[in-house]
Amino acid sequence: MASQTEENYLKSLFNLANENNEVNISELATQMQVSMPTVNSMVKTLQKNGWLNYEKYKPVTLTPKGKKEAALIIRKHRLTEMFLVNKMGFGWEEVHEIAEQVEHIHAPKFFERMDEMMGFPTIDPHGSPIPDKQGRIQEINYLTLSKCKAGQTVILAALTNSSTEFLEFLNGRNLSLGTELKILSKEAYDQSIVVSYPNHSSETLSEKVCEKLLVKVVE
Amino acid sequence: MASQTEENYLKSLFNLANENNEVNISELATQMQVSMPTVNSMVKTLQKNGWLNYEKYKPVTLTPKGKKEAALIIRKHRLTEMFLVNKMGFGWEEVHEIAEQVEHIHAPKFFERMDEMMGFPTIDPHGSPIPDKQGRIQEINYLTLSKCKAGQTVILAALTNSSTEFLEFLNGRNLSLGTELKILSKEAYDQSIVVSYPNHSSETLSEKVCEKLLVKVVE
DNA sequence: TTACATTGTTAGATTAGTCTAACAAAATTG
DNA sequence: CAATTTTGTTAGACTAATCTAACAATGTAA
Ligand SMILES: [Mn+2]
Ligand SMILES: [Mn+2]
Ligand SMILES: [Mn+2]
Ligand SMILES: [Mn+2]
Repeated sequence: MASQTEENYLKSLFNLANENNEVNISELATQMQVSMPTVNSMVKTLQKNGWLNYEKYKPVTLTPKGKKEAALIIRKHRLTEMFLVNKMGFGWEEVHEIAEQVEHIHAPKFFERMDEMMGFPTIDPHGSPIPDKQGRIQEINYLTLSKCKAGQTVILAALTNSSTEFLEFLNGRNLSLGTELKILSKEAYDQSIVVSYPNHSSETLSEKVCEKLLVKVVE
Repeated sequence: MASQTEENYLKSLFNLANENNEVNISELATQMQVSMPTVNSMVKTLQKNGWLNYEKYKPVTLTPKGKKEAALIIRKHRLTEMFLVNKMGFGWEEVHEIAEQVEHIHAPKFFERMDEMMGFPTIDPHGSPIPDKQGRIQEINYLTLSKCKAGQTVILAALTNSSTEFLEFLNGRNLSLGTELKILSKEAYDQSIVVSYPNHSSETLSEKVCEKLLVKVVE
């Protein structure tokens, strides 16, 4: 069984993996906020336990076993976040830190019960998909708002970043998942976008913000 | 901040303390399932951090700070158990192991929210008192059923032992907190007691069982 | 293509939490 | 009270997870 520390590494490895499933030691060190030698020794341990493939001076890749394990921890994380929001009345900006701890609890029934109580949700409060019990993730291809054009109508569906600060920024403008946005205009100079939505006739969103908003286009 | 390991030691120290608040190293070793040298080194650490008083060859005692910390961990444990039973549909025999992990989560709001959702309960599913936010415990003086006499009517109020096996034994006889028991007779030879209660006209309970049942006498 | 920067590895140290073996103090008991 | 048992301590070792310093490999760019 993976230790709490190993579980956090697996999660980071899963999230950092590129198209070829590769992760560099330096990226992982940055993400985990530890030194490169620490990562170096940890990847050797993870390899020894069959969670990843490692060859000197090459980027590492998760094994299928490691990928599944990571997905199941992410499942616990996202189920927890959804439970905190839907059943315990937390705001979407408050749940990540708590889930970061709860995800390490070993009690399958606890998470199954959450899942059941919520009617088997498929996304978390930030729009990210919840892996199933087999660790499979159904990836949905949303568009970033920054790629949309004036005149389009879109629905806010997910976020590429869920930092507390960003979530509080969205709260301040009553932007939540499901909000229908009409794109009034797009400024050529700085790529900022002006949108309207219920109770907000005109809000300007910077490119920085638009890149973090994932939307689906309404016909 | 106490580590998860230290928190478990503090809890054990709190629970093992005698009338003089004292705990022996050997008791603690047994309870924690580690060797005596391990306890010896850990009590030195706990002392260094101000959680307990230690002098060579003497039993240890928690400091007020240590006692409060322990009570607050026990508070999280018992709130969790009650939440699992009342809000998530778990049986009282299933919750201890989960609470043993959840009690270490550092997220005051999480436990405050549980408390609120349950209407600020004062006892856990096994009848043990839930310490308040200041770590104060209101002790209730129940009687063990083994001390009761034939003819008395009592209400099952708490347990001195909450092992899964014992809880399953009670489940098997539909004995739950609040059940009103009429003591029909007491066998002088082995101190077993025959009781009747709703849907059970005559159940014999061994002394071993009676010692673990805490009751209050009905006038 | 050599120099420089970046990335990764090795060596060695540190801390937390655990162990066993050996010994010492305290408690019990004949 | 002396012998024995129980309890507690010390010494020394080990593993997990981390660090810094030094060095080596790889990648980039003049
Ligand atoms: Mn999260
Ligand atoms: Mn985590
Ligand atoms: Mn318990
Ligand atoms: Mn615990």
